[in-house]
Amino acid sequence: MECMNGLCASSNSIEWENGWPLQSGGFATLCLNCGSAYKQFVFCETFHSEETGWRECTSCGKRLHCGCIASTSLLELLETGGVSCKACIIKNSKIPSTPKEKHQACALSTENFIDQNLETMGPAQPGDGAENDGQEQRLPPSLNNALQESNSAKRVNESLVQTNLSISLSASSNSGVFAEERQLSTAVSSFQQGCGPRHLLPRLLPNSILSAGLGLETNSSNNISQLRVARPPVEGRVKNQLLPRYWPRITDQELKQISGDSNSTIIPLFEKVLSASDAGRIGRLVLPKACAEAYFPPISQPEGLPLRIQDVRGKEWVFQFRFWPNNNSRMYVLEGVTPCIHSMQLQAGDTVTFSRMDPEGKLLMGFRKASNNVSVQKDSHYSMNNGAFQGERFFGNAENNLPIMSGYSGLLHSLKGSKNSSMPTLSKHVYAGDNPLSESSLLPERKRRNIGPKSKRLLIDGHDSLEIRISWEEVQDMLRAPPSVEPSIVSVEDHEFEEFEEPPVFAKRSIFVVRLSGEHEQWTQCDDCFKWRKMPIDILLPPKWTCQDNIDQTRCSCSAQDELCSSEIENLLKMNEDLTKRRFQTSLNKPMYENKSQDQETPTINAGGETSQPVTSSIATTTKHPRHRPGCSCIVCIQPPSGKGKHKPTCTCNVCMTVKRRFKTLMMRKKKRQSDREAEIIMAQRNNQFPTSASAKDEAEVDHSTNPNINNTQVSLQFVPSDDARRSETDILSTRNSEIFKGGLDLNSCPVREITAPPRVSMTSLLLEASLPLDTYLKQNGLTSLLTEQQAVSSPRVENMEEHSNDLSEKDQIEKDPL
DNA sequence: TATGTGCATGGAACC
DNA sequence: GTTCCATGCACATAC
Repeated sequence: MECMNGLCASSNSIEWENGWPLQSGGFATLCLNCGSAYKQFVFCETFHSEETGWRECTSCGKRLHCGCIASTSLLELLETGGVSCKACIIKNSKIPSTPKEKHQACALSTENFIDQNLETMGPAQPGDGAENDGQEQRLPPSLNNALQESNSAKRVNESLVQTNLSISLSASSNSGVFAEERQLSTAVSSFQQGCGPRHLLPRLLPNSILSAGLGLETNSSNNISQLRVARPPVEGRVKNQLLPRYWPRITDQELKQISGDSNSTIIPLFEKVLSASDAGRIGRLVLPKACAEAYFPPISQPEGLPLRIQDVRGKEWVFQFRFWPNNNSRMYVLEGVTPCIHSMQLQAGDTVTFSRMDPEGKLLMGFRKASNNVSVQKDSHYSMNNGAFQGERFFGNAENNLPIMSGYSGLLHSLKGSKNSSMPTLSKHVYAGDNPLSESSLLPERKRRNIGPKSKRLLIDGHDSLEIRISWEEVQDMLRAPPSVEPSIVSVEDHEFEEFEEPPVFAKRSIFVVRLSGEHEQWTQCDDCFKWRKMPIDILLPPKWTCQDNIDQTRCSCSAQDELCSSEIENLLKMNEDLTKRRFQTSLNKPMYENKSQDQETPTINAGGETSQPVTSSIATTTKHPRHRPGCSCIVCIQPPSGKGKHKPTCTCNVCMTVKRRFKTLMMRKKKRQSDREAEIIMAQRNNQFPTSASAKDEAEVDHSTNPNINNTQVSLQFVPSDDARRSETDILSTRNSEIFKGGLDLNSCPVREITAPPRVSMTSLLLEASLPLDTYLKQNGLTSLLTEQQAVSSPRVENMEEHSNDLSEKDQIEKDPL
């Protein structure tokens, strides 16, 4: 069976046995973004080894994907050879709690991650860089080098550090001094941030992306000594205080160059990305408080003291190191930095690095230019992306628990890096010369901030990021749950996750349409003849599909009549394009974290084959309104999917109570109308006339009130239904009431479909229903509570009017602003 | 009027 | 809720 993953860069196939992959020249990379056995897989480029890739939970017996075993489970794996799924871990409270346990888990998971990768890597493939050194590798060269170097580094007791979304590697002897601190700090930091498990990027990503995504910087020589390492602080007092964003990222080679042939030791202290203020004319460089207090001489007076700092050219600058009182704290600044900044031709976004030369104790100042083609907005955009990822926390409880997007964050992160690093860069580092990577594309663990005032931030890269994001969304659209696999629902910290025992697969992208008749269709394009074919809605197509693959002719119809005519194709494609544009436009106006549309808008095709405006898809989703937002809790959005989770008749949730209240109003109005009608009939018999227009209008109001798709104002002012239309809507009303009376509050009815395909209800039954006294009606249908409420109403007419008004206003409000 | 100085403010990250 | 820090702003000073 061919790999279902359309993104696999190799044609290697996977052998399957009983639905489980066997290792057969398959890939040996880890799941990109997971940390649990949840549905977080991105690529099938995961472990395929029966031995190493799949485990059974020792507690519940579920088969777990090794790449998705929580890092905390790896302790268990190493110690006992068994693992527990995350649900069991939580259930059994096996999550490390103490810092020591967390550190152990993180460190062990890191080592295990490396070991497993090196051990399970398959044979080298052309183009993956392995041919350069003849070594086996299945990973992109930069990562491979890093891993190999790291592996060798481990043999010489060097360190390997992994952070949540980054792996910082160092293997040179010079870095040994930082090893322990780095490991501990990183472990602690990782767990503070929600220690992510192992993240390995897909092999199709270019090296630069990997470097960016993993927090590595390499130069073209792939020399490990030139890996840009985020070095944790060496001073004990700030070891666990200094934010990683200030950790100096300096290569060992650069350190050597600084120290030269002297016996001095260069200790990187911290670095800072210059803000607009820092690089502006004011000449004040705001220092991170922790750094200033840790590495600069203590000052007690705001005036501070002059500080001599030598730049890399040997020139000595004197800055005023001082502070301002600020909110019972201090704000440290270096004043008089303008000449130095100008001298180095630094600007916002560039990085200044502070080091100390021991034993002299001399302060050194270096800098690293951001890529010339990385604009300020890049940074801003990056920050926005970061915000997006953080905003996506609503998907889960911790970063490593994010079901889908957490891992994507890593990749998006990387893709961002791709955007930058794929361009020609003019990076220049004062220490080491050319730097092929832009600083702004890195900084994986560093908090990014917007650079420059908001008013001056440009939007030049907004489209770039959105294109990336939309493309990524398109990729997500290709992700499908594994066929014939029912997810189990796991609740973790009040968040429900769908847990699959098999990774999702990539499927060919299709267009889903809903006929006005309510029929769902899937249309896909043959990769051979490029004709659009109608497919069953539930079929999962491989990424590459042709008509000839249609073995099961009974399921996949490829007859001539199932081809979309050119006009339909045009319409569908145009609508898809419109949808994309709309997403695009929406994306421009919404924060990134709101951009991930959870709604799958589906075009509709009417009976004549003409496409119409998209309607919200009813495929495995709730009916949502146009202004739906993720997390929206309005009455429209909180209803369960059709057929799933119908509310019980005794349910007292807001939705049900609202429905009941509306029903009560409806029935009261019905009773009133009935009495009015009786009176009118009597009058008509007397006058030989039909009911008055007022009655018709009243009925119209009643009817339209049951149809949320009809604008109230329009209806009340304009809609005077014909007898046929009224009958039709009465049928609908009756049907809906019948459904409600049956005890199943189906909150997912689709008005459009109901109108287009109304169930058959005889007028006789309707009249019988209508003629029933309300109390009898309610009793028959087990709605005595409503009866009680109804009896409590002292003035039905006034109450009806008020409730009707409230109803309308409430419904208006829902339609106007469902939030 | 331009520039420098000191502090305040508010967004964002952190705890 | 607290802290950090990028930046705004009022005032002072220089030109």
